[in-house]
Parts: sequence; C-alpha cells; structure tokens
Amino acid sequence: MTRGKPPAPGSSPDSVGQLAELLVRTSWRLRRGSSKELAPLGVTFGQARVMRVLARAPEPMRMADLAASLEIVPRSVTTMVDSLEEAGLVLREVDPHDRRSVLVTPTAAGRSVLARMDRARRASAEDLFGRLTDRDRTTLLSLLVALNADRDGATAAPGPR
Amino acid sequence: MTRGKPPAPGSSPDSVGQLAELLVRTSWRLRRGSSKELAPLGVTFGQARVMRVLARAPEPMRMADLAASLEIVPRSVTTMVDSLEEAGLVLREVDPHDRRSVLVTPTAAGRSVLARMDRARRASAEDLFGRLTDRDRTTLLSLLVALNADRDGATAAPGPR
DNA sequence: TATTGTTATACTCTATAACTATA
DNA sequence: TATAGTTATAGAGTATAACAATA
Repeated sequence: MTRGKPPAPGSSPDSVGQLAELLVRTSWRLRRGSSKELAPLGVTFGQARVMRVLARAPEPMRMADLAASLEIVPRSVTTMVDSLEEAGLVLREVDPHDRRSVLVTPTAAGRSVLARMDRARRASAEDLFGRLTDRDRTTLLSLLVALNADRDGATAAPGPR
Repeated sequence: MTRGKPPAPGSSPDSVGQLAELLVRTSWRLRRGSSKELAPLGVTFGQARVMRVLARAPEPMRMADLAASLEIVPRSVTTMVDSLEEAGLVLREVDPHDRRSVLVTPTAAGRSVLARMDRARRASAEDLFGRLTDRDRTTLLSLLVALNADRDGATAAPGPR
C-alpha cells in the first residue's frame, strides 16, 4: 500500500483528513449556492448538470451514457430526465438502431433555458472562485484534474459491484 | 459585478465552470469512497463527520454548535445524533446551565469506534490524495483554505434566511 | 443470455414550518 | 418575546433489486 509517500510516519498528522473535510465543505457550498441560483429557473443542480452534458454532446445521448458521463447510477438519470421532460426542456426518443436505448435531446425551449442556467451556475461559481487569482485558479484546476486522472478511464461510473 | 478579474471577456471560456464541475465530482468520489469504507462500521459519512467534530472538541458540544460547525441545519444534526445515540456512540445530556440546550458527548464505545472510523476515512482520502506529491497536497490545502477563508466567520451556517 | 431502461422500495441528507420547553 | 431542540413534512439524490422489452 506504499504509494508515493503518503504514509510518511510523523510528517503530517492528518493532512489528508483536512483536505477531505475542506474539499467536501467547499463543494457543498458551491452546490448550495448554485441550487439557490437555479431554483428560480425551476431546475435542480442535478438537472442542470444533465443539461450541460447534453449541450456539449454533438449528438443525442443514451441514458446509460448520460449516467456514465455524470458518474451516477442510471436510475438517478431516469428521475432527472423525467423532470426535464415534464418541463419541456428535453425530448426522449427511442434509438432506431437499438430499440432498447433511449436518446435524450434538448428541445428548443431547453436550449433557450440553458443559457440562463449556465449564467446562474457560473455566477455562483464565480462567487466562490472569484476570490482566487487567475494563476491560483489554474493551479487548482490542474490539481483537480490530476486527482481525477487515472480513474476517468477505469472507474468512470460507480456501477453496481 | 466586476470583482477581481473573473469576467475577463475572452480569456477563459468557462474556467470556473470546469472548476465547479471537477470540484463537485472529486468531492463526490471522496464521499462515495468514504461511505463504502464506513458502512461496515455501521456509520454514515455524515455521522462520521459528527464524531470527528465531537472528538476534536475539548468539551461536550451543544446541538446548535454542532450544526454550525458542520455547516448544516440543526434539524439535520438531530437525525444524525439520533442514530449515533441509538448505536451507543454518543450521549445526550441536558445542559445544566441552560436546560433548553442539549450537550452531546462521545461514549467510551464511541471513542473506541472513532479510531476505526478515522482510519476508514483516512484510507479513502489517502486513496484519492495519495496520488499527489506532498508539495501538491500542501498547495491544494492552501487553495481550499483560501476559498473558505472570508466566509468562515461571516456565513458559517446556512441558516434560514 | 445479456443489456437498456424502467418500476418499486428504502435510506441519507437537506430545508421549512410549527410546536414544546425553557429562558 | 426569544432561543434550543424537536416533530412533521417534503424534496433531491442515491442505491439495490426485480422486471419488461429488445438484442
């Protein structure tokens, strides 16, 4: 279990513990802030994430791919897409190539709301990250990328194991 | 809305958006990993956080202080302490100085389980942060501290506003 | 048989509001 | 009146298992 140099016996008493606590706390703040800004638009944080992924995809996405992309279980996507569909922001279609699959596409209304959602999301993110210098933000970004590196390929989705 | 230099027109298309997404994703991974390691001990992630805060406090804590310290609403603490009390890990006592308040203390059993919880929590954190060098971890820590800085005093608890 | 998405069910965490008991 | 903690209620998100339709 001796990786790089984590278990250095007496150096840092609980450095990773502190990191973990701060990371969770910061993320939670961000989520809370975003939720508050997104509420007037009638979408939740999770639904906004779905829309963002859909907007970036060049083609309609299958439910399973959406789940993998969001790193959540497929069941969770069902509920989110249900809500988005009810709100008229996305469209569910059967994949003609594989009739088991469902393809999700943003509607015109969805694309129109998306801009406002992005602005709301960005406003709350800016509110948090705005207090860092450009350089610090770049550093933070690269550290987060490093933390997520190996896994993106291997353990993208939680999956029932 | 012009803060430091966030809205620099064409520099970073969606740097804060990326940061936000990665932060949430990383935190979620950490939480999922910790939950898995804590499950055999019969405690949830939130309950483990409560125990950690209690263990660090020099004296028994009131429910309200616990809530503020965890940045959650008092109501949420009630459920967590309920579970911990049922499991015999903490004790609820009426504050003799103010009989409206409830003081929470870890029991002997609680303190004994706490070591194992900390080990479980740390194992999953190490699993994530272990891939960073000591220097990078220090950098990340200071960035996270900076992100949480001003607020600690001002908006510690979400509070009903 | 395996896979896709769903229904069914349950749990954690959160939030708001109303209530009780103290102060 | 105000505060501390609770009950009551509701909603978001997650997980697991079982099922129907399709491959």
